[in-house]
Amino acid sequence: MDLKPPHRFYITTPIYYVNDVPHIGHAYTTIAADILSRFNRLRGREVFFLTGTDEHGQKVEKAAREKGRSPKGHADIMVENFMSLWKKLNISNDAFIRTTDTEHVKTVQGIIQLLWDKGEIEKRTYTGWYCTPDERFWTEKEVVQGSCPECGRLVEQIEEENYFFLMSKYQERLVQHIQDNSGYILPETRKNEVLGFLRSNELGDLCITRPKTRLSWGVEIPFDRDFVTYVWFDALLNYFSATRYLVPAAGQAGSGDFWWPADHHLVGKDILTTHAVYWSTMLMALGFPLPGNIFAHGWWTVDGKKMSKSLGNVVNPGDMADKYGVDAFRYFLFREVTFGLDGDFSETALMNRVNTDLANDLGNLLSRFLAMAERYFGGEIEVPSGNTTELNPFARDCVHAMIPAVDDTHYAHWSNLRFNIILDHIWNIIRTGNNHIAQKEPWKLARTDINELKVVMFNIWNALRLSAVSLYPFMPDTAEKMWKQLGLRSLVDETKQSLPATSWDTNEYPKIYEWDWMPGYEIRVSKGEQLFPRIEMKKKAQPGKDEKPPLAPSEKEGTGGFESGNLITINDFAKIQLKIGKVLSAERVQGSNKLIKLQVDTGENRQVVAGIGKSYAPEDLIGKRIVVVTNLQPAKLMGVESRGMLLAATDDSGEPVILVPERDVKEGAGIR
RNA sequence: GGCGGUGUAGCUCAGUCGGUCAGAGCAUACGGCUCAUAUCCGUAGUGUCGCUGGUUCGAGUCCAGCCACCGCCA
Repeated sequence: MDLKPPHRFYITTPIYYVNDVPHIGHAYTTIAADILSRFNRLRGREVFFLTGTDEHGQKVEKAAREKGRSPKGHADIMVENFMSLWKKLNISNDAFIRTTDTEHVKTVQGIIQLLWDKGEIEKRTYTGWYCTPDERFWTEKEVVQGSCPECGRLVEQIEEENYFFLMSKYQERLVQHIQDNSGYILPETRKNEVLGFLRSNELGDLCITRPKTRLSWGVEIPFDRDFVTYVWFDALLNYFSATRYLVPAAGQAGSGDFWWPADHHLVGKDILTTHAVYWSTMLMALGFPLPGNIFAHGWWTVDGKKMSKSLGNVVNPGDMADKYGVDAFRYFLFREVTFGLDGDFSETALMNRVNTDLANDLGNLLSRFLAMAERYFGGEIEVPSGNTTELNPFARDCVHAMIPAVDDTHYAHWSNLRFNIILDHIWNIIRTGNNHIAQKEPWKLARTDINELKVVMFNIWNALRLSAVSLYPFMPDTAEKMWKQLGLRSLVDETKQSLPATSWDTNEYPKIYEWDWMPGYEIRVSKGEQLFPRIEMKKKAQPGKDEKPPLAPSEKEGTGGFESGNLITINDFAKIQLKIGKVLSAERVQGSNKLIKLQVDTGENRQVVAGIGKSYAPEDLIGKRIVVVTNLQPAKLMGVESRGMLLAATDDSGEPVILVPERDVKEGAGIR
């Protein structure tokens, strides 16, 4: 197989399960791949950036059946969730693979046939514990007292035939490969885990099929039509099959050969083993080259808690992008946390980053520069005669600050995906720029030394320009906006034009990264929109202190989420009428295990229906004094009218806890 | 249980080969500037570097034990 030449860069995300609703984790991996892709394109490499969806398997089949759709029809609808999100997040993927693509299916079948012919696959009978209702096998260890660990029903021991990939024989070679290629698995701690596992356990063989009687929605095994591929086999092969039909110039004879192997497979740490062990040994069995790197990134918690559907704290990346801007969201994810480690997402932290880094440091530097450039020189930027790092100490500082972000001696940061360090280096330039202004005080030079002022303004201009190029992979729209405001035409095009004529092998950066790059036209800067308006973050109200009523939130502040974003005035609060009510009687609403119908005395008798039936028995409630919203619009719950709402807190496990007055108060008493 | 990792300022973390390594950012306080998005610049901190012992002229750094937390174990 002819290998991919070095000027080509191939990067993948996992293919996401098409049934999933996209969350921050999906966005994280995909944006990381986008950043690397954009960086490599800027540097003049041809890039193949692949993402896609995994569309086979039981869950898809089941969900489709429930919705009365065909599995493919269901996938066709669900895949939109991902495609539209990637568009919104400005993802520049070159292809989108779906495991239901006929070309993919054919490739998978070809590969499995090849492995079968080579004797890498074997048919075996095995017995296991099977849970019929859940339609799945459990291992001896997993079974709890003869029952399914998931649903608790009895499991039965059944015998089944399946095909096994003979993975075990590659154990030694895999250990050797990981040891010899220190960057094969990153971060290092993950590499050590895999190595530790491989050294102290005997690798088994991998069951790669399911009988069609149990699973029909999969890729049919060409040499045995009663079976389909199972779990990862079909999914992992997407990385290879895409190079057969989705790469640029696909279809030309043999073109796919020139895109294999991938430079990076980006994955979440949960699927590292699958890639590091299954995928690597599959490739060994096929005799294909292994990828350059498998990078396992961490997980995001939300406000310190694990993200879960039941907690209802799943972060929707599309919403975040809408609320704070795509670039701010992208920036936050890669500045806040070391890529590879777990991180915590919170809107407060996001807003802090926007305000301190993006608005105060970057946005304000551009803004103050543009204002001065327009005031002093009508926006014209002149190249001073001494535009060299030898003659210009500031240039030297800037270039020095830049070095870690662009210089080849520090290229390791990019190969090791140390995004937060790269961003930190870029901020060194920005800080250097702000500092330079404070040192030189251009507003004074405007009265005393116009020539020096010109030099200073050029220096700041150039620092901003270099920041923009460096920021482009992370915040493409922002970088282009900066570029235009700096009086330049197109960051991407002009970077391409600045590429040295020499080949990729010399590993040269485009000239545009250098201090003395100049466009071949006159520069006239023009102030545009603020890059990142500050988000007002109000301090939490001090209890006991009288405060002015907070201002109504402006449009920019958004609405939900952070408390300061949806503050209400005392007048808003006054609209809500709360009263103490005494429960006179209570009974369950027929046909509901959650709803309880209460007759409450709130100074007048009223019927209130509350969803607390799982935590409280009706008889527990009688006589209790509770808090009722009395001016709520009446509503019917399961046909029963409710005039008011009972207030309850939610405890850690999601159970309602009724609020009661600290000591007895007469029913009908108002609450303020 | 086995293997591995982490513990440094109020918070998040960086500290390479043992010797200006007691650091950065945020937060806090004070001072300066007025070009700028109430922004920017400067100064100031507080630290038993988890605990105990050891090696060494010298230990966040190396070793041993302990404590706490975390990860992996198909």
